[in-house]
Amino acid sequence: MPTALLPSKTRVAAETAVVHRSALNRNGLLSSLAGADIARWMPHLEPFDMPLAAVLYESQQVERYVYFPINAIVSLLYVMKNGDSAEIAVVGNEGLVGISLIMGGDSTPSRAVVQSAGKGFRVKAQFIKDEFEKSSAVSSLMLRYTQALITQMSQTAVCNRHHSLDEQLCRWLLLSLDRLSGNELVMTQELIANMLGVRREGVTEAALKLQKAGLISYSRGRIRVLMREGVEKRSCECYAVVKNEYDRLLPRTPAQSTLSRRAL
Amino acid sequence: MPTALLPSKTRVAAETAVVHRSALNRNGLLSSLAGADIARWMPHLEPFDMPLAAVLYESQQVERYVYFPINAIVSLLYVMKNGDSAEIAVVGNEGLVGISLIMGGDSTPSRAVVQSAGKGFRVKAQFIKDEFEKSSAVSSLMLRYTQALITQMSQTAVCNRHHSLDEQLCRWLLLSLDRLSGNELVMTQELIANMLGVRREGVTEAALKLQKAGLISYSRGRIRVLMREGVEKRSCECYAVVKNEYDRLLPRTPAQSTLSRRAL
DNA sequence: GACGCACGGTACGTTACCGCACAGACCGCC
DNA sequence: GGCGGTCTGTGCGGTAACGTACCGTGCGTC
Repeated sequence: MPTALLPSKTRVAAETAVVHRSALNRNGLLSSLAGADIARWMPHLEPFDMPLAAVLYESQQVERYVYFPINAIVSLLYVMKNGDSAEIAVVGNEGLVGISLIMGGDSTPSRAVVQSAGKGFRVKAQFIKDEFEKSSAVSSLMLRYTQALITQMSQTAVCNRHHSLDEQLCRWLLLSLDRLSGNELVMTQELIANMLGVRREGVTEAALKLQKAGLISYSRGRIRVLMREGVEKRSCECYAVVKNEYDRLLPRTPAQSTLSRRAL
Repeated sequence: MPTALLPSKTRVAAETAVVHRSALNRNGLLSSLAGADIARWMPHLEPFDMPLAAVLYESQQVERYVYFPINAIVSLLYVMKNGDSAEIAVVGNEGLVGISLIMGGDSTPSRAVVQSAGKGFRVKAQFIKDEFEKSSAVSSLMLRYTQALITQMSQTAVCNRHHSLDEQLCRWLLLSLDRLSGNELVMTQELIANMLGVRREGVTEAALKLQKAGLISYSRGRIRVLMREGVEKRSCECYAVVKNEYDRLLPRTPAQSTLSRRAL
Protein backbone atom coordinates (compact mmCIF):
# COMPACT_ATOMS: atom_id res chain seq x y z
CA MET A 1 0.00 0.00 0.00
CA PRO A 2 1.41 3.38 -0.91
CA THR A 3 2.15 5.85 1.80
CA ALA A 4 0.92 9.40 1.53
CA LEU A 5 3.03 12.36 0.76
CA LEU A 6 4.59 13.80 3.80
CA PRO A 7 3.25 17.19 4.69
CA SER A 8 5.60 19.58 3.03
CA LYS A 9 7.00 22.51 4.89
CA THR A 10 6.89 24.53 1.73
CA ARG A 11 4.69 27.54 2.17
CA VAL A 12 5.66 30.08 -0.36
CA ALA A 13 5.06 33.70 0.40
CA ALA A 14 2.77 35.65 -1.87
CA GLU A 15 4.39 37.45 -4.72
CA THR A 16 4.24 41.17 -4.89
CA ALA A 17 3.59 41.53 -8.60
CA VAL A 18 0.72 43.66 -9.81
CA VAL A 19 -2.30 41.61 -10.76
CA HIS A 20 -3.33 42.21 -14.31
CA ARG A 21 -6.99 41.97 -15.01
CA SER A 22 -6.46 39.63 -17.93
CA ALA A 23 -4.72 37.15 -15.66
CA LEU A 24 -7.98 36.61 -13.87
CA ASN A 25 -9.41 35.00 -16.96
CA ARG A 26 -7.11 32.12 -16.36
CA ASN A 27 -9.22 30.90 -13.47
CA GLY A 28 -12.75 29.99 -14.41
CA LEU A 29 -14.39 31.25 -11.25
CA LEU A 30 -12.59 34.57 -11.15
CA SER A 31 -13.27 35.05 -14.79
CA SER A 32 -16.97 34.54 -14.22
CA LEU A 33 -17.03 37.41 -11.75
CA ALA A 34 -17.44 40.13 -14.28
CA GLY A 35 -18.15 43.76 -13.51
CA ALA A 36 -18.44 45.26 -10.08
CA ASP A 37 -17.62 42.11 -8.20
CA ILE A 38 -14.23 41.56 -9.71
CA ALA A 39 -13.35 45.19 -9.27
CA ARG A 40 -13.76 44.76 -5.51
CA TRP A 41 -11.68 41.61 -5.66
CA MET A 42 -8.66 43.01 -7.49
CA PRO A 43 -6.93 44.54 -4.47
CA HIS A 44 -7.40 41.36 -2.46
CA LEU A 45 -6.07 38.86 -4.95
CA GLU A 46 -2.52 37.83 -4.18
CA PRO A 47 -0.53 35.91 -6.80
CA PHE A 48 0.57 32.71 -5.17
CA ASP A 49 3.10 30.11 -6.13
CA MET A 50 2.15 26.46 -5.83
CA PRO A 51 5.19 24.19 -5.94
CA LEU A 52 4.84 20.44 -6.15
CA ALA A 53 3.78 18.77 -2.91
CA ALA A 54 2.96 22.02 -1.12
CA VAL A 55 0.21 21.54 1.42
CA LEU A 56 -2.40 24.27 1.05
CA TYR A 57 -4.79 22.86 3.61
CA GLU A 58 -4.04 20.52 6.43
CA SER A 59 -6.61 18.14 7.86
CA GLN A 60 -8.59 19.63 10.76
CA GLN A 61 -6.87 22.97 10.60
CA VAL A 62 -8.68 26.25 10.23
CA GLU A 63 -7.18 27.81 7.17
CA ARG A 64 -6.79 31.46 6.42
CA TYR A 65 -6.92 31.62 2.64
CA VAL A 66 -8.91 30.42 -0.31
CA TYR A 67 -6.86 29.47 -3.36
CA PHE A 68 -7.65 29.87 -7.05
CA PRO A 69 -5.31 27.77 -9.20
CA ILE A 70 -4.34 28.99 -12.65
CA ASN A 71 -2.05 26.36 -14.07
CA ALA A 72 -1.56 24.22 -10.99
CA ILE A 73 -3.53 21.16 -9.96
CA VAL A 74 -4.44 20.59 -6.35
CA SER A 75 -5.63 17.28 -4.94
CA LEU A 76 -7.99 16.99 -2.04
CA LEU A 77 -7.04 13.79 -0.33
CA TYR A 78 -7.70 11.96 2.86
CA VAL A 79 -4.78 10.44 4.69
CA MET A 80 -5.59 7.54 6.95
CA LYS A 81 -4.04 6.79 10.29
CA ASN A 82 -1.81 4.13 8.76
CA GLY A 83 -0.57 6.57 6.12
CA ASP A 84 -2.54 5.25 3.18
CA SER A 85 -4.18 7.95 1.16
CA ALA A 86 -6.91 8.43 -1.40
CA GLU A 87 -7.83 11.35 -3.55
CA ILE A 88 -11.31 12.72 -3.04
CA ALA A 89 -11.33 15.31 -5.76
CA VAL A 90 -9.04 17.41 -7.90
CA VAL A 91 -9.11 21.17 -8.34
CA GLY A 92 -7.58 23.18 -11.14
CA ASN A 93 -8.21 26.42 -12.95
CA GLU A 94 -11.92 25.70 -13.01
CA GLY A 95 -12.31 26.06 -9.28
CA LEU A 96 -11.04 26.95 -5.88
CA VAL A 97 -9.53 25.30 -2.85
CA GLY A 98 -11.27 26.10 0.41
CA ILE A 99 -14.95 25.28 0.08
CA SER A 100 -15.09 24.54 3.77
CA LEU A 101 -14.50 28.19 4.58
CA ILE A 102 -17.47 29.14 2.47
CA MET A 103 -19.63 26.41 3.92
CA GLY A 104 -18.89 27.74 7.36
CA GLY A 105 -17.13 24.69 8.74
CA ASP A 106 -13.69 26.28 8.40
CA SER A 107 -11.84 22.97 8.41
CA THR A 108 -12.17 19.51 6.88
CA PRO A 109 -10.79 16.07 7.60
CA SER A 110 -8.92 16.13 4.30
CA ARG A 111 -5.73 17.70 3.03
CA ALA A 112 -5.09 19.81 -0.06
CA VAL A 113 -1.81 19.06 -1.81
CA VAL A 114 -0.32 20.51 -4.96
CA GLN A 115 -0.13 17.67 -7.39
CA SER A 116 1.12 19.62 -10.38
CA ALA A 117 3.17 22.74 -9.76
CA GLY A 118 1.99 26.08 -11.00
CA LYS A 119 0.61 29.43 -10.00
CA GLY A 120 -2.63 30.82 -8.72
CA PHE A 121 -4.20 33.46 -6.57
CA ARG A 122 -5.31 33.48 -3.01
CA VAL A 123 -7.61 35.70 -0.99
CA LYS A 124 -8.10 36.00 2.74
CA ALA A 125 -10.75 33.80 4.29
CA GLN A 126 -12.67 36.69 5.78
CA PHE A 127 -12.79 38.51 2.49
CA ILE A 128 -14.42 35.65 0.67
CA LYS A 129 -16.84 35.04 3.51
CA ASP A 130 -17.92 38.66 3.32
CA GLU A 131 -18.21 38.52 -0.43
CA PHE A 132 -20.27 35.38 -0.19
CA GLU A 133 -22.69 37.20 2.10
CA LYS A 134 -22.81 40.42 0.15
CA SER A 135 -22.91 39.42 -3.47
CA SER A 136 -25.43 37.00 -4.84
CA ALA A 137 -23.36 36.67 -8.00
CA VAL A 138 -20.48 35.45 -5.88
CA SER A 139 -22.54 33.13 -3.74
CA SER A 140 -24.42 31.67 -6.66
CA LEU A 141 -21.18 30.94 -8.46
CA MET A 142 -19.54 29.39 -5.42
CA LEU A 143 -22.52 27.20 -4.74
CA ARG A 144 -22.66 25.92 -8.27
CA TYR A 145 -18.98 25.14 -8.04
CA THR A 146 -19.63 23.32 -4.79
CA GLN A 147 -22.21 21.18 -6.45
CA ALA A 148 -19.82 20.31 -9.25
CA LEU A 149 -17.26 19.35 -6.65
CA ILE A 150 -19.82 17.21 -4.88
CA THR A 151 -20.45 15.38 -8.12
CA GLN A 152 -16.78 14.72 -8.52
CA MET A 153 -16.51 13.36 -5.00
CA SER A 154 -19.56 11.17 -5.44
CA GLN A 155 -18.25 9.78 -8.65
CA THR A 156 -14.91 9.08 -7.03
CA ALA A 157 -16.73 6.95 -4.48
CA VAL A 158 -18.57 5.05 -7.19
CA CYS A 159 -15.43 4.63 -9.25
CA ASN A 160 -13.45 3.32 -6.32
CA ARG A 161 -16.10 0.74 -5.76
CA HIS A 162 -16.71 -0.58 -9.22
CA HIS A 163 -14.08 0.26 -11.75
CA SER A 164 -10.80 -1.36 -12.61
CA LEU A 165 -7.48 0.31 -12.09
CA ASP A 166 -7.12 0.61 -15.86
CA GLU A 167 -10.35 2.54 -16.12
CA GLN A 168 -9.59 4.67 -13.12
CA LEU A 169 -6.21 5.65 -14.43
CA CYS A 170 -7.80 6.87 -17.64
CA ARG A 171 -10.41 8.85 -15.76
CA TRP A 172 -7.69 10.38 -13.66
CA LEU A 173 -5.48 11.31 -16.60
CA LEU A 174 -8.38 13.00 -18.31
CA LEU A 175 -9.47 14.93 -15.24
CA SER A 176 -5.93 16.15 -14.77
CA LEU A 177 -5.44 16.98 -18.42
CA ASP A 178 -8.61 19.06 -18.47
CA ARG A 179 -7.09 21.25 -15.80
CA LEU A 180 -3.89 21.94 -17.69
CA SER A 181 -3.02 23.30 -21.06
CA GLY A 182 -1.22 21.08 -23.49
CA ASN A 183 -1.19 17.32 -23.47
CA GLU A 184 1.59 16.71 -21.01
CA LEU A 185 1.50 15.84 -17.34
CA VAL A 186 4.54 16.09 -15.11
CA MET A 187 3.88 13.40 -12.63
CA THR A 188 5.50 10.20 -11.40
CA GLN A 189 3.71 6.91 -11.22
CA GLU A 190 4.32 6.89 -7.51
CA LEU A 191 2.38 10.12 -7.17
CA ILE A 192 -0.49 8.84 -9.27
CA ALA A 193 -0.59 5.72 -7.14
CA ASN A 194 -0.89 7.84 -4.02
CA MET A 195 -3.75 9.76 -5.51
CA LEU A 196 -5.62 6.71 -6.67
CA GLY A 197 -4.83 4.94 -3.43
CA VAL A 198 -3.27 1.95 -5.18
CA ARG A 199 0.14 0.33 -5.51
CA ARG A 200 2.75 2.00 -7.62
CA GLU A 201 3.25 -1.26 -9.54
CA GLY A 202 -0.40 -1.29 -10.42
CA VAL A 203 -0.08 2.08 -12.05
CA THR A 204 3.01 0.89 -13.92
CA GLU A 205 1.12 -2.02 -15.39
CA ALA A 206 -1.93 0.02 -16.32
CA ALA A 207 0.22 2.75 -17.86
CA LEU A 208 2.17 0.17 -19.84
CA LYS A 209 -1.00 -1.07 -21.44
CA LEU A 210 -1.82 2.47 -22.54
CA GLN A 211 1.69 2.98 -23.79
CA LYS A 212 1.71 -0.26 -25.77
CA ALA A 213 -1.59 0.76 -27.31
CA GLY A 214 0.11 3.98 -28.44
CA LEU A 215 -2.26 6.19 -26.45
CA ILE A 216 0.32 7.75 -24.18
CA SER A 217 4.04 7.97 -23.94
CA TYR A 218 5.77 7.85 -20.65
CA SER A 219 9.17 8.52 -19.28
CA ARG A 220 10.53 9.51 -15.93
CA GLY A 221 7.69 11.62 -14.67
CA ARG A 222 6.46 12.97 -17.98
CA ILE A 223 3.28 11.63 -19.50
CA ARG A 224 2.27 12.73 -22.94
CA VAL A 225 -1.25 11.88 -23.96
CA LEU A 226 -0.98 11.07 -27.65
CA MET A 227 -4.49 9.96 -28.44
CA ARG A 228 -6.92 11.50 -26.06
CA GLU A 229 -9.90 9.81 -27.60
CA GLY A 230 -8.38 6.42 -27.05
CA VAL A 231 -7.93 7.23 -23.39
CA GLU A 232 -11.50 8.40 -23.20
CA LYS A 233 -12.68 5.13 -24.63
CA ARG A 234 -10.82 3.15 -22.01
CA SER A 235 -12.07 5.32 -19.21
CA CYS A 236 -15.14 4.43 -17.22
CA GLU A 237 -18.31 6.47 -17.46
CA CYS A 238 -17.29 8.41 -14.37
CA TYR A 239 -15.17 10.85 -16.32
CA ALA A 240 -17.99 11.86 -18.61
CA VAL A 241 -20.45 12.18 -15.74
CA VAL A 242 -18.14 14.57 -13.90
CA LYS A 243 -17.21 16.52 -17.01
CA ASN A 244 -20.80 17.01 -18.01
CA GLU A 245 -21.73 18.30 -14.60
CA TYR A 246 -18.87 20.79 -14.59
CA ASP A 247 -19.83 22.00 -18.03
CA ARG A 248 -23.47 22.26 -17.07
CA LEU A 249 -22.93 24.04 -13.76
CA LEU A 250 -20.02 26.24 -14.76
CA PRO A 251 -20.40 27.13 -18.40
CA ARG A 252 -17.40 28.92 -19.86
CA THR A 253 -17.81 32.23 -21.55
CA PRO A 254 -16.22 32.62 -24.99
CA ALA A 255 -13.42 34.69 -23.48
CA GLN A 256 -12.55 31.96 -21.06
CA SER A 257 -12.55 29.25 -23.67
CA THR A 258 -10.01 31.03 -25.82
CA LEU A 259 -7.83 32.06 -22.95
CA SER A 260 -7.79 28.66 -21.38
CA ARG A 261 -6.38 27.24 -24.60
CA ARG A 262 -3.44 29.55 -24.49
CA ALA A 263 -0.12 28.16 -23.30
CA LEU A 264 0.67 29.31 -19.80
CA MET B 1 -22.57 -7.83 -9.13
CA PRO B 2 -25.81 -6.70 -7.55
CA THR B 3 -28.30 -4.82 -9.62
CA ALA B 4 -29.80 -1.60 -8.35
CA LEU B 5 -33.29 -1.19 -7.13
CA LEU B 6 -35.67 -0.47 -9.90
CA PRO B 7 -37.11 3.01 -9.81
CA SER B 8 -40.28 2.64 -7.83
CA LYS B 9 -43.46 4.16 -9.08
CA THR B 10 -44.47 4.89 -5.54
CA ARG B 11 -44.96 8.58 -5.04
CA VAL B 12 -47.17 9.03 -2.07
CA ALA B 13 -49.26 12.14 -1.85
CA ALA B 14 -48.72 14.47 1.05
CA GLU B 15 -50.88 13.90 4.07
CA THR B 16 -53.31 16.54 5.15
CA ALA B 17 -52.69 16.34 8.87
CA VAL B 18 -51.95 19.49 10.82
CA VAL B 19 -48.27 19.88 11.54
CA HIS B 20 -47.60 20.18 15.23
CA ARG B 21 -44.72 22.32 16.20
CA SER B 22 -43.22 19.64 18.41
CA ALA B 23 -43.02 17.28 15.47
CA LEU B 24 -40.43 19.57 13.92
CA ASN B 25 -38.02 18.69 16.65
CA ARG B 26 -37.78 15.28 15.15
CA ASN B 27 -35.69 16.55 12.28
CA GLY B 28 -32.42 18.10 13.31
CA LEU B 29 -32.38 20.86 10.74
CA LEU B 30 -35.96 21.95 11.25
CA SER B 31 -35.45 21.85 14.96
CA SER B 32 -32.48 24.16 14.64
CA LEU B 33 -34.61 26.79 12.95
CA ALA B 34 -35.91 28.35 16.09
CA GLY B 35 -37.96 31.56 16.29
CA ALA B 36 -39.15 33.60 13.36
CA ASP B 37 -37.76 31.31 10.71
CA ILE B 38 -39.68 28.25 11.71
CA ALA B 39 -42.87 30.25 12.06
CA ARG B 40 -42.62 31.12 8.39
CA TRP B 41 -41.98 27.50 7.56
CA MET B 42 -44.92 25.96 9.36
CA PRO B 43 -47.53 26.57 6.65
CA HIS B 44 -45.22 25.19 3.98
CA LEU B 45 -44.23 21.95 5.65
CA GLU B 46 -46.18 19.00 4.32
CA PRO B 47 -46.06 15.70 6.19
CA PHE B 48 -44.83 13.12 3.74
CA ASP B 49 -44.80 9.36 3.81
CA MET B 50 -41.65 7.56 2.72
CA PRO B 51 -42.29 3.90 1.97
CA LEU B 52 -39.45 1.49 1.32
CA ALA B 53 -37.87 1.85 -2.12
CA ALA B 54 -39.67 5.07 -2.98
CA VAL B 55 -37.59 7.24 -5.27
CA LEU B 56 -37.51 10.82 -4.00
CA TYR B 57 -35.08 12.09 -6.59
CA GLU B 58 -34.30 10.62 -9.95
CA SER B 59 -30.96 11.09 -11.64
CA GLN B 60 -30.81 14.17 -13.90
CA GLN B 61 -34.32 15.27 -13.09
CA VAL B 62 -35.21 18.68 -11.76
CA GLU B 63 -37.07 17.98 -8.57
CA ARG B 64 -39.77 20.08 -7.03
CA TYR B 65 -39.42 19.36 -3.33
CA VAL B 66 -36.88 19.17 -0.58
CA TYR B 67 -37.42 16.39 1.94
CA PHE B 68 -36.75 16.30 5.67
CA PRO B 69 -36.81 12.74 7.02
CA ILE B 70 -38.00 12.08 10.56
CA ASN B 71 -37.73 8.37 11.07
CA ALA B 72 -36.94 7.29 7.53
CA ILE B 73 -33.53 6.78 5.98
CA VAL B 74 -32.81 7.87 2.45
CA SER B 75 -29.83 6.74 0.42
CA LEU B 76 -28.19 8.84 -2.22
CA LEU B 77 -26.86 6.41 -4.75
CA TYR B 78 -25.46 6.35 -8.20
CA VAL B 79 -26.71 3.77 -10.63
CA MET B 80 -24.36 2.86 -13.42
CA LYS B 81 -25.28 2.09 -16.98
CA ASN B 82 -24.93 -1.63 -16.37
CA GLY B 83 -27.24 -1.46 -13.36
CA ASP B 84 -24.63 -1.71 -10.64
CA SER B 85 -25.10 0.78 -7.86
CA ALA B 86 -23.20 2.35 -5.03
CA GLU B 87 -24.32 4.48 -2.15
CA ILE B 88 -22.79 7.92 -1.98
CA ALA B 89 -24.28 9.06 1.30
CA VAL B 90 -27.15 8.44 3.64
CA VAL B 91 -29.63 10.99 4.97
CA GLY B 92 -31.84 10.65 8.01
CA ASN B 93 -33.43 12.89 10.60
CA GLU B 94 -30.23 14.90 10.85
CA GLY B 95 -30.56 16.31 7.37
CA LEU B 96 -32.43 16.88 4.17
CA VAL B 97 -32.68 15.45 0.69
CA GLY B 98 -32.28 17.97 -2.08
CA ILE B 99 -29.04 19.84 -1.60
CA SER B 100 -28.76 20.32 -5.33
CA LEU B 101 -31.78 22.63 -5.29
CA ILE B 102 -30.07 24.80 -2.72
CA MET B 103 -26.77 24.75 -4.58
CA GLY B 104 -28.55 25.98 -7.66
CA GLY B 105 -27.88 23.01 -9.89
CA ASP B 106 -31.42 21.68 -9.51
CA SER B 107 -30.51 18.13 -10.49
CA THR B 108 -27.77 15.60 -9.82
CA PRO B 109 -26.48 12.44 -11.49
CA SER B 110 -27.56 10.42 -8.47
CA ARG B 111 -30.81 9.03 -7.17
CA ALA B 112 -32.42 9.29 -3.75
CA VAL B 113 -34.12 6.11 -2.58
CA VAL B 114 -35.88 5.35 0.69
CA GLN B 115 -33.85 2.67 2.34
CA SER B 116 -35.79 2.44 5.57
CA ALA B 117 -39.47 3.34 5.52
CA GLY B 118 -40.78 6.15 7.65
CA LYS B 119 -42.15 9.65 7.62
CA GLY B 120 -40.87 13.12 7.04
CA PHE B 121 -41.75 16.55 5.74
CA ARG B 122 -41.31 18.18 2.43
CA VAL B 123 -41.37 21.78 1.22
CA LYS B 124 -41.56 23.20 -2.26
CA ALA B 125 -38.31 23.87 -4.03
CA GLN B 126 -39.01 27.53 -4.61
CA PHE B 127 -39.86 28.09 -0.97
CA ILE B 128 -36.54 26.78 0.27
CA LYS B 129 -34.67 28.70 -2.39
CA ASP B 130 -36.32 31.90 -1.23
CA GLU B 131 -35.65 31.09 2.40
CA PHE B 132 -32.04 30.39 1.61
CA GLU B 133 -31.75 33.83 0.07
CA LYS B 134 -33.66 35.69 2.74
CA SER B 135 -32.56 34.18 6.03
CA SER B 136 -28.95 33.90 7.00
CA ALA B 137 -29.91 31.50 9.77
CA VAL B 138 -31.37 29.19 7.15
CA SER B 139 -28.52 29.51 4.71
CA SER B 140 -25.87 29.08 7.36
CA LEU B 141 -27.55 25.94 8.62
CA MET B 142 -27.98 24.47 5.15
CA LEU B 143 -24.39 25.18 4.26
CA ARG B 144 -23.07 23.54 7.37
CA TYR B 145 -25.22 20.54 6.60
CA THR B 146 -23.82 20.52 3.08
CA GLN B 147 -20.33 20.39 4.43
CA ALA B 148 -21.21 17.49 6.68
CA LEU B 149 -22.66 15.69 3.70
CA ILE B 150 -19.51 16.39 1.72
CA THR B 151 -17.49 14.79 4.47
CA GLN B 152 -19.67 11.73 4.35
CA MET B 153 -19.27 11.46 0.59
CA SER B 154 -15.53 11.92 0.78
CA GLN B 155 -15.21 9.29 3.41
CA THR B 156 -17.30 6.92 1.36
CA ALA B 157 -14.80 7.31 -1.43
CA VAL B 158 -11.91 6.60 0.89
CA CYS B 159 -13.67 3.67 2.47
CA ASN B 160 -14.50 2.12 -0.87
CA ARG B 161 -10.88 2.30 -1.78
CA HIS B 162 -9.19 0.99 1.31
CA HIS B 163 -11.41 -0.85 3.73
CA SER B 164 -12.58 -4.44 3.85
CA LEU B 165 -16.17 -5.41 3.42
CA ASP B 166 -16.29 -6.36 7.10
CA GLU B 167 -15.25 -2.89 8.12
CA GLN B 168 -17.55 -1.22 5.66
CA LEU B 169 -20.54 -3.16 6.84
CA CYS B 170 -19.90 -2.00 10.39
CA ARG B 171 -19.55 1.58 9.30
CA TRP B 172 -22.77 1.29 7.37
CA LEU B 173 -24.72 -0.28 10.21
CA LEU B 174 -23.61 2.45 12.56
CA LEU B 175 -24.44 5.27 10.18
CA SER B 176 -27.89 3.81 9.66
CA LEU B 177 -28.45 3.17 13.33
CA ASP B 178 -27.56 6.75 14.19
CA ARG B 179 -30.42 7.85 12.00
CA LEU B 180 -33.03 5.70 13.66
CA SER B 181 -34.28 5.23 17.17
CA GLY B 182 -33.85 1.87 18.80
CA ASN B 183 -31.28 -0.73 17.87
CA GLU B 184 -33.11 -2.46 15.07
CA LEU B 185 -32.80 -2.11 11.33
CA VAL B 186 -35.38 -3.48 8.93
CA MET B 187 -33.31 -4.29 5.94
CA THR B 188 -32.41 -7.31 3.85
CA GLN B 189 -28.86 -8.31 3.06
CA GLU B 190 -29.67 -7.86 -0.58
CA LEU B 191 -30.51 -4.22 0.05
CA ILE B 192 -27.36 -3.63 2.04
CA ALA B 193 -25.36 -5.22 -0.74
CA ASN B 194 -26.90 -2.80 -3.22
CA MET B 195 -25.99 0.14 -1.04
CA LEU B 196 -22.45 -0.97 -0.47
CA GLY B 197 -22.13 -1.97 -4.10
CA VAL B 198 -21.02 -5.51 -3.28
CA ARG B 199 -22.34 -9.04 -3.69
CA ARG B 200 -25.17 -10.18 -1.51
CA GLU B 201 -23.14 -13.21 -0.46
CA GLY B 202 -20.37 -10.95 0.73
CA VAL B 203 -22.76 -9.23 3.08
CA THR B 204 -24.00 -12.61 4.30
CA GLU B 205 -20.49 -13.67 5.22
CA ALA B 206 -19.60 -10.42 6.90
CA ALA B 207 -22.87 -10.38 8.83
CA LEU B 208 -22.32 -13.96 9.94
CA LYS B 209 -19.03 -13.03 11.49
CA LEU B 210 -20.74 -10.29 13.49
CA GLN B 211 -23.52 -12.65 14.48
CA LYS B 212 -21.12 -15.36 15.61
CA ALA B 213 -19.29 -12.76 17.67
CA GLY B 214 -22.61 -11.97 19.35
CA LEU B 215 -22.59 -8.36 18.19
CA ILE B 216 -25.75 -8.50 16.11
CA SER B 217 -28.63 -10.85 15.59
CA TYR B 218 -30.09 -11.34 12.19
CA SER B 219 -33.14 -12.85 10.65
CA ARG B 220 -35.09 -12.30 7.50
CA GLY B 221 -34.62 -8.61 7.12
CA ARG B 222 -34.35 -7.63 10.77
CA ILE B 223 -31.00 -6.73 12.22
CA ARG B 224 -30.69 -6.11 15.92
CA VAL B 225 -27.47 -4.55 17.05
CA LEU B 226 -26.76 -6.17 20.39
CA MET B 227 -23.37 -4.72 21.22
CA ARG B 228 -22.90 -1.42 19.55
CA GLU B 229 -19.43 -0.93 20.90
CA GLY B 230 -18.27 -4.19 19.41
CA VAL B 231 -19.50 -3.05 16.03
CA GLU B 232 -17.73 0.26 16.48
CA LYS B 233 -14.50 -1.56 17.20
CA ARG B 234 -14.75 -3.57 14.02
CA SER B 235 -15.61 -0.52 11.95
CA CYS B 236 -12.97 1.42 10.10
CA GLU B 237 -12.02 4.93 11.14
CA CYS B 238 -14.40 6.32 8.53
CA TYR B 239 -17.42 6.08 10.78
CA ALA B 240 -15.84 8.16 13.51
CA VAL B 241 -14.57 10.75 11.06
CA VAL B 242 -18.04 11.27 9.64
CA LYS B 243 -19.75 11.22 13.01
CA ASN B 244 -17.38 13.76 14.45
CA GLU B 245 -17.93 16.13 11.56
CA TYR B 246 -21.69 15.89 11.87
CA ASP B 247 -21.48 16.56 15.59
CA ARG B 248 -19.13 19.45 15.06
CA LEU B 249 -21.04 21.11 12.25
CA LEU B 250 -24.56 20.40 13.47
CA PRO B 251 -24.53 20.38 17.24
CA ARG B 252 -27.78 19.22 18.77
CA THR B 253 -29.59 21.39 21.24
CA PRO B 254 -30.65 19.76 24.52
CA ALA B 255 -34.26 19.63 23.28
CA GLN B 256 -33.23 17.72 20.20
CA SER B 257 -31.15 15.25 22.10
CA THR B 258 -33.99 14.20 24.35
CA LEU B 259 -36.58 14.13 21.60
CA SER B 260 -34.44 12.16 19.26
CA ARG B 261 -34.18 9.42 21.86
CA ARG B 262 -37.91 9.02 22.01
CA ALA B 263 -39.47 6.10 20.18
CA LEU B 264 -41.19 7.22 17.03
C1' DG C 1 32.75 9.84 -16.59
C1' DA C 2 31.45 7.63 -12.58
C1' DC C 3 28.33 7.65 -8.79
C1' DG C 4 23.97 7.86 -6.68
C1' DC C 5 19.31 7.94 -6.86
C1' DA C 6 14.80 8.47 -8.47
C1' DC C 7 11.86 6.22 -11.49
C1' DG C 8 9.92 2.47 -13.94
C1' DG C 9 9.54 -2.57 -15.04
C1' DT C 10 9.14 -7.55 -13.62
C1' DA C 11 8.07 -11.57 -10.87
C1' DC C 12 5.55 -14.44 -7.56
C1' DG C 13 2.82 -16.04 -3.90
C1' DT C 14 -1.34 -14.32 -1.32
C1' DT C 15 -5.89 -12.51 -0.57
C1' DA C 16 -10.36 -10.45 -0.85
C1' DC C 17 -13.93 -10.34 -3.50
C1' DC C 18 -16.58 -11.82 -7.67
C1' DG C 19 -19.83 -14.80 -10.47
C1' DC C 20 -22.48 -18.54 -10.41
C1' DA C 21 -24.99 -22.35 -8.65
C1' DC C 22 -27.67 -24.34 -5.37
C1' DA C 23 -29.53 -25.69 -0.82
C1' DG C 24 -32.06 -24.84 3.34
C1' DA C 25 -35.05 -22.01 6.21
C1' DC C 26 -38.58 -19.14 7.25
C1' DC C 27 -43.00 -16.66 6.09
C1' DG C 28 -47.36 -15.54 4.27
C1' DC C 29 -51.21 -17.19 2.04
C1' DC C 30 -54.70 -19.85 -0.12
C1' DG D 1 -51.04 -27.73 5.90
C1' DG D 2 -49.02 -27.44 1.74
C1' DC D 3 -47.08 -24.16 -1.73
C1' DG D 4 -44.37 -20.48 -3.43
C1' DG D 5 -41.51 -16.97 -2.81
C1' DT D 6 -38.19 -14.39 -0.24
C1' DC D 7 -34.26 -14.43 2.43
C1' DT D 8 -29.98 -16.47 4.11
C1' DG D 9 -26.14 -19.82 3.98
C1' DT D 10 -22.46 -22.50 1.43
C1' DG D 11 -19.22 -24.07 -2.10
C1' DC D 12 -15.96 -23.39 -5.79
C1' DG D 13 -13.29 -21.68 -9.49
C1' DG D 14 -11.65 -17.23 -11.31
C1' DT D 15 -9.36 -12.76 -11.03
C1' DA D 16 -7.83 -8.15 -9.92
C1' DA D 17 -5.18 -6.12 -6.94
C1' DC D 18 -1.93 -6.62 -2.94
C1' DG D 19 2.76 -7.09 -0.48
C1' DT D 20 7.26 -7.86 -1.19
C1' DA D 21 11.46 -8.19 -3.44
C1' DC D 22 14.52 -7.03 -6.82
C1' DC D 23 16.52 -5.17 -11.12
C1' DG D 24 17.41 -1.97 -14.98
C1' DT D 25 17.83 2.55 -16.74
C1' DG D 26 18.08 7.20 -17.34
C1' DC D 27 19.33 11.67 -15.24
C1' DG D 28 21.66 15.03 -12.42
C1' DT D 29 25.71 15.98 -10.05
C1' DC D 30 30.19 16.22 -8.49
